[in-house]
Amino acid sequence: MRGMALSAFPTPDHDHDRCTADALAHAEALCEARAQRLTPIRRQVLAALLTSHRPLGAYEIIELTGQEGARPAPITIYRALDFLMENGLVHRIESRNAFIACIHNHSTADFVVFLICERCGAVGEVSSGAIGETLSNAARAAGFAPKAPVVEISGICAHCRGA
Amino acid sequence: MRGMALSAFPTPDHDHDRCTADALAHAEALCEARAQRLTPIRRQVLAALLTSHRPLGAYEIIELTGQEGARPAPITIYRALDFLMENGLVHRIESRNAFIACIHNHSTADFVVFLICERCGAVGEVSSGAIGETLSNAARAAGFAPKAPVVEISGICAHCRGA
DNA sequence: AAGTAATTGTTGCAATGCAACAAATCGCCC
DNA sequence: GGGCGATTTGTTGCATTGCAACAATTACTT
Repeated sequence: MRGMALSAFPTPDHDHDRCTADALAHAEALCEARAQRLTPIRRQVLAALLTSHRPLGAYEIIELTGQEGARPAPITIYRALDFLMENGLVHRIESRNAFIACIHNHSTADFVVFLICERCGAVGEVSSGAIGETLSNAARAAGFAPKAPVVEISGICAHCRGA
Repeated sequence: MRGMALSAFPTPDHDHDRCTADALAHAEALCEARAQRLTPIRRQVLAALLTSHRPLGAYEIIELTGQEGARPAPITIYRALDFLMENGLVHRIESRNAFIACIHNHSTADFVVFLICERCGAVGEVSSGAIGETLSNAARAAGFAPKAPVVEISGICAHCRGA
């Protein structure tokens, strides 16, 4: 478990090939362990999302996966995304109707805050138990039984502010 | 300013006509004060949203506003919604692609948590400075300059749990 | 090898959202 | 009160997002 603040955004000069390979390896291991099938299509969709740290729309994914001639139908992509989300490998960014590969190894139930840069589109991921607690408590104080908190914050990332 | 927890959800037996009238009066006063025009269409859209405490899609609003014959075009509704959101009279529920009238009198910049009941669809609104602070701090710790935090929590409301 | 379950393909369409231009309306100033 | 710029609304048209329903295929089990 790394320090959360500094690892929120991937640095612009990080080893992205390595980052991608690690994520794919993790996905493979996790599916193996759960007896879930990481089929070629699912793998391709995950790989497409891993090409950037920006959220991609389903139709962007179609273009990235359907390189050699026949491109998959939208429903195919959505089904793969459903699978990947159920297994915590991909997150949906609600405020963008888009999807992003998860590069952290947190459990499916973990609480996550997304930091969305309005300038470069990059998305940082902060997982904080404390915030989750606070939100859950506030919800329960209102007599509400919380399930999945969605927290998305728009703004400008450190890198873009520097420029 | 009322206690936040208890006012998160409107009680099922609240005086809804009064609730609606108050919200419309507030909207009128606010637009008056800001020299903004609460035109008939904008008023109708707000009124449509005020008929329930559930978020409505744009096309549901069309059906509710276009009663006597000619129904407004989608773009008309979206424009009215833009206006109402800019003035803090309506919120967008990102995880539902839907809209809800704001029945609290907070300022536009105020931080709000939405509690979305999966069973009855009602949306409770909790405004907590403390949570906003915590989120902003977490964002800043990651070198991120936050703008508008979106927090939406799905779950089951007190009323539905009782049933 | 047969049978069952899971995955993918095909077709089609519903829902969401808005661009671009034209027409109407409002507010203001002379 | 008429003209003028600014705001609002109407019209047309379309891009994007998302998925239902059924058929075909592939994988897994026994």
